[in-house]
Amino acid sequence: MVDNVNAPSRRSYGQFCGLARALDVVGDRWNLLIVRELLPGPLRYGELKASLPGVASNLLAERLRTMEETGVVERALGGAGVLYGLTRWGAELKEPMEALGRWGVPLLAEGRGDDEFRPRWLTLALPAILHGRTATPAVEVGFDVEGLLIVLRIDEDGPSARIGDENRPDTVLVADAETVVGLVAGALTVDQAIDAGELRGDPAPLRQAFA
Amino acid sequence: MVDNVNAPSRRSYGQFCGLARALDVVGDRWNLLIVRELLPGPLRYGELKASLPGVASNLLAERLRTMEETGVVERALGGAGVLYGLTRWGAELKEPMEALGRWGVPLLAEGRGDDEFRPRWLTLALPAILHGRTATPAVEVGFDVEGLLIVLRIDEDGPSARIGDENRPDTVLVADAETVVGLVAGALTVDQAIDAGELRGDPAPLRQAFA
DNA sequence: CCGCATCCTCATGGATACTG
DNA sequence: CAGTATCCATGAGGATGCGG
Repeated sequence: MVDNVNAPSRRSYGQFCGLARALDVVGDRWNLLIVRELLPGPLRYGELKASLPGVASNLLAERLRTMEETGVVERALGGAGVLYGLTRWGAELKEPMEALGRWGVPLLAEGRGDDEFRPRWLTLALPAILHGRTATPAVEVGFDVEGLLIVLRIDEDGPSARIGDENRPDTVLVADAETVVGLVAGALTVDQAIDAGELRGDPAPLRQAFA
Repeated sequence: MVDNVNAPSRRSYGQFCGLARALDVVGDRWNLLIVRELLPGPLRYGELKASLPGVASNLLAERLRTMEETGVVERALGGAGVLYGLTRWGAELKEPMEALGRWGVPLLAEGRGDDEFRPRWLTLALPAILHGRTATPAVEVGFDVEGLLIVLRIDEDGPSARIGDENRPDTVLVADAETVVGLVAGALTVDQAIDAGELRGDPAPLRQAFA
């Protein structure tokens, strides 16, 4: 190995500007997508790699290292090995990422095509699309996409989503990614979405949320 | 020239996700900084280059071309030549960029150092820092930084900023970038900021905004 | 001049093999 | 399984050229 002093490079914009300095930290390729994977909760290296189709393992390792140095990511020793999670500051990227994802929603209209998809990504996308919506009383519906349960909740504080636990909502719609996004984005009606999928439980919450 | 068919490359993440598709469009290096320059209003190529220290001329040209193709940027024929501006959709990047800039504010705490600075950048940074703040009646103060007047306004809709026109506010603080950012971010008191700069006009609005 | 296009060099990204 | 090491393709940066 050559005396590779400054291996994890550092191509800074060199600008006294909050946006530019933020991009110095998370602007490199793959960085924000790594953060997206970690937002719902810590993952192991192998899970991260599987969730990020196309990322090279050396890049993933290097990005995790530099984001740990900059205070965005932290390692923890989970029972089975190393767990990568977000620091408190790193988790605050949720807001700008949701905003950017919302800006990109029109780009989803052209459909999935041959693109990759992981149900986990819906925990960022669904609240982003529904941003600003509130509901009282709260509504909770589940979406079973490719076998993973995503629980969407809308209450007086706005929308939020999580990966489903034992706590299953009354209503679960089993459907594919395009159907779920189409329904939430308003491109599909509730009836069209139910026709395209399989409804388990009570349709009322679904209609209440997306009438 | 080789038969360079797909010259403006297109390294897509290939993911069905609003964030990933947004990054396909504006995630390449310099793209968001170009948009930042255009947010306060259209600029010419030379002005853009001067406002973005370090950008290579071929990169700037290529980025402008691809962002025009993707519908973020549009050319207009101003009297003196070509003007680059944002489309309506491109201007909607303001919200995610402010959010990301706000996330990066802690990185400004270490000071300017040898970094470049353009007063124009404050029109994004100041509202980002003050996000959520309202004031009734509205307050308007000016900051004269390196000869450019930045007008900050806080009203019931929140903070906004523009490049100063004939419409000068009652209060103008002449100071450097670090002082202005320190004052707005709360790291400096009004008195400290006035001591560090030169106050023109009535100090009352300044105290009302940053008491 | 201004608005780019070309050229050249080197840093960075991507794919894959490899190792503790 | 969790990363490193290696090799090649590509993109960034900087200087310069050139037509309008």
